[in-house]
This record gives sequence, structure tokens and C-alpha cells, in this order.
Amino acid sequence: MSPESGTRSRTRRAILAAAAAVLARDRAATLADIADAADVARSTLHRYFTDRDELVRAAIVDSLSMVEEQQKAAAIDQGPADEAMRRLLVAMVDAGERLAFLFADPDLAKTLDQAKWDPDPAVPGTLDLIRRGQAEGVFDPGQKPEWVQRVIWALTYSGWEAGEKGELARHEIAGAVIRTFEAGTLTRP
Amino acid sequence: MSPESGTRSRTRRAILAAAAAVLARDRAATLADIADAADVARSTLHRYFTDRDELVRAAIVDSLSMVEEQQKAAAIDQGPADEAMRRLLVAMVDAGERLAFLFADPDLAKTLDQAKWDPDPAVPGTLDLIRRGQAEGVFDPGQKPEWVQRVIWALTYSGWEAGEKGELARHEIAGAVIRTFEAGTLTRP
DNA sequence: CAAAAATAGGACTCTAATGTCTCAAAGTCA
DNA sequence: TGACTTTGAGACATTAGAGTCCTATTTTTG
Repeated sequence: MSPESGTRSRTRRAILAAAAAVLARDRAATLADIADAADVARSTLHRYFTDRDELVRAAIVDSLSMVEEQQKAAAIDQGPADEAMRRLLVAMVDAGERLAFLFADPDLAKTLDQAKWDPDPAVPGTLDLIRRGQAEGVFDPGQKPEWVQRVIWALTYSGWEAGEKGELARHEIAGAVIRTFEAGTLTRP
Repeated sequence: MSPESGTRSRTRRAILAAAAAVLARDRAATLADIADAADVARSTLHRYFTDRDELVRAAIVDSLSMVEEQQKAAAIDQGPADEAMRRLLVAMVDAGERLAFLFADPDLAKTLDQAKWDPDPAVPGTLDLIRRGQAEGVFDPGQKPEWVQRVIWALTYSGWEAGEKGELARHEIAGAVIRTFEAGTLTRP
């Protein structure tokens, strides 16, 4: 790895964070907007990322590895699948802003190829957890794992947005997401 | 209303449909992209909508009234709330593309003000249905109606996207959405 | 068929955003 | 303190897309 000075790496992180935050709320935001949010001159931003594309790709990779970090911390390969899933959902809600940014990307897959991102094989994936839960008999086996994964993202995103718009308080979000994810909306006995 | 010739109104509709379709998949699409998709010259598009903003607003209003149309057809004020909800979900999935376009808009509310849109008071709203269902005891009363409404949009959008990416076949979408919406992902007895 | 309406296909201009560079100022660290 | 790194602020050049306008065709319609 290139040994980057502390200052530089701090600036880079600030820019990436600002990019995710701003773009999560408005994909059409200008580089000036992002630079402002990062408390940095536009010229500085350009010094770190020549292209807008490069910045976006870097922000995606950054957000993705942050989410991966969260997933790792959730240790979703440990314990009962339903409990692991709750931990995962809480972790995703925590990473809400980054997730919202990623969720907005029309074709993540394509961007990831360009950015040469490959997931850490040591971090167990969401699909694995879903399949495990189905095998253990706690998750509905009649739903395709890919669909369930999509639902996870959609609900997490919705939770973040509800928080943004003030419809849910911070502490209510994870609860609402988990409850809806697990039991849907029908009355529970 | 201005009596518009059949030709003109047909062209206008084609442009609006193309706009929704293209923008649902890529919000940053250019007017040239939209004109292409509508099989119309860019100059023609500009003849109908001077501004990009005007086009987008018109497309939003158009999509919205289409969705409203669907809701009306679903007659969600009739019969048991859970059945009405199923009809509503099917209707929304049917309007998938339009919904995806609307879902992508960061702040619908603001745009609607500008476009002077007001919902047809004769069409019962989603929130009413949710509240009715809670009162009837079929929907979980522990979830805020606004949240449930958000979930409806998110799931419908997810269904559309899953279809787009080939993860779900057309005929599977509504089923997956309804099932997840009603009962979540845990195993059902 | 003939008049009227609408469109295609350009050639333009204008603008906002992007990207490049420079230099003085501010900061970091031995 | 003095050498260095990094930044801020601004002046440019470039570009992509938006918006305007005109003319020759095509399509519609009476």
C-alpha cells in the first residue's frame, strides 16, 4: 500500500464521507456541493480524485467496505440464524447513510467490476445467512434468497429515509425494520 | 381543457411514457435519450416541453395519475382490508415502471407542490386502507401507517427491480411482494 | 387531392459543470 | 525555526447538455 500521510488520508476520508452523504440525498449534486460538504476547496477534491467517475467509484468502494466491516462485526455466521439476522439488520441500519447511497446506484454490479472490488471471502455473505436460516427452518423456504436480500436492502433504505423525513425517530428505525422484515404487517397472535 | 388534436395528444403520451421508462432506470438520462426512446426528434420533445423541469414534472403528474387510476380500479374501500390490500399490491406491481420512476424522485412532495397536483378526493388513499385494516384487527396496529405505506412502495419497487434484473419472472413478482408484505420472512405455521 | 398540421433533422447559442493550473497562505513535522 | 507538505482561492479552457430556431418532409385530415 502507498504509505499516505496522516493528513492526506484524513482529507481523503472526509471527501469520501461527504460524497456518500451528499449523493445519497441527491445523485445530481455537483462536485462543488461535495467539496463544500467536506469542508474542502474544489481544487483539493480534484487533487484526490481527477474524475467525477473516479470519485464516485471510490465512494462506492469505500461505502461497501464500510458495510462489509459492519457485517463482519455482526458475526452473522454465529448462533441461530434469526438472531444473526437481527444483528445484521441493526448493523445495516447503523450504516444507513452509506447504504442509501449504494442503494441509489442503478447498477452497482457494473460499477464494482470497474472498481475491481471483490468481497472479503472471510466475511460471510447475506445470502449464506438466508440459506442457513431456511435450512434451519426459521426462514420461509418459499422465498428466493436473492429476493429476501433485496427486501433487506429495501427495508433498510426505507428506514433510513423515514428517519430523514422525521417519520421515525432514530431509535425506532431498527425496530420497525426488524419487525416488518420478520413478521410482515399482519396481526401477530 | 385545451382541445388537443389526436396526433398531438398521442405524441405527448409517448414522450411522457418514454420519460418515465428511461428516467426510472437512469435519473441522469439526457433529453436526447428520452426523445430516442419515444421515437421522436429532440426538437419535437422541446416543442411539447420547453424545460427539462417541465417535462419531469409532467411525467411525475402523469405517472401519479396513472397510479391513482390503478388504485381506483382496485377499489380498496371495498371488502375486507386484507383482501383490499392484496388488490392494491397487485395494482401497484402492475404499475411497476411508473412506480419505480416515482420512487426514485428524492422529494416527490416538493415537486408535487410545484406541479399543483392534488389527489382525487374520490379515490381512497393507502393510509386510509392501512388504518382501516388496523381497526379491523387484520393489520399490526403497532406499526405506524406512514411506515407501512413506505414499505408498500419499497417492496413494490424491489419487485419491479427484481423483474428487471431477471431474478423474478413477471408472474412471480406480485406473489413475492404480497407474501413478504403480509407475513415477512419467518417460517409460517 | 390539396391544405393544414406536425415532425425530422439539422445548425446554432448559451450555460453550468468539469477539469487543469498557478501561487500565496497555512499547516505539519524534524 | 526552517524545510516540507498540503491547502485555499481563483483564473482559465473545455465540454456536454439544454434550449432556440429554421427548412424540407411527412402525415393527417377535410
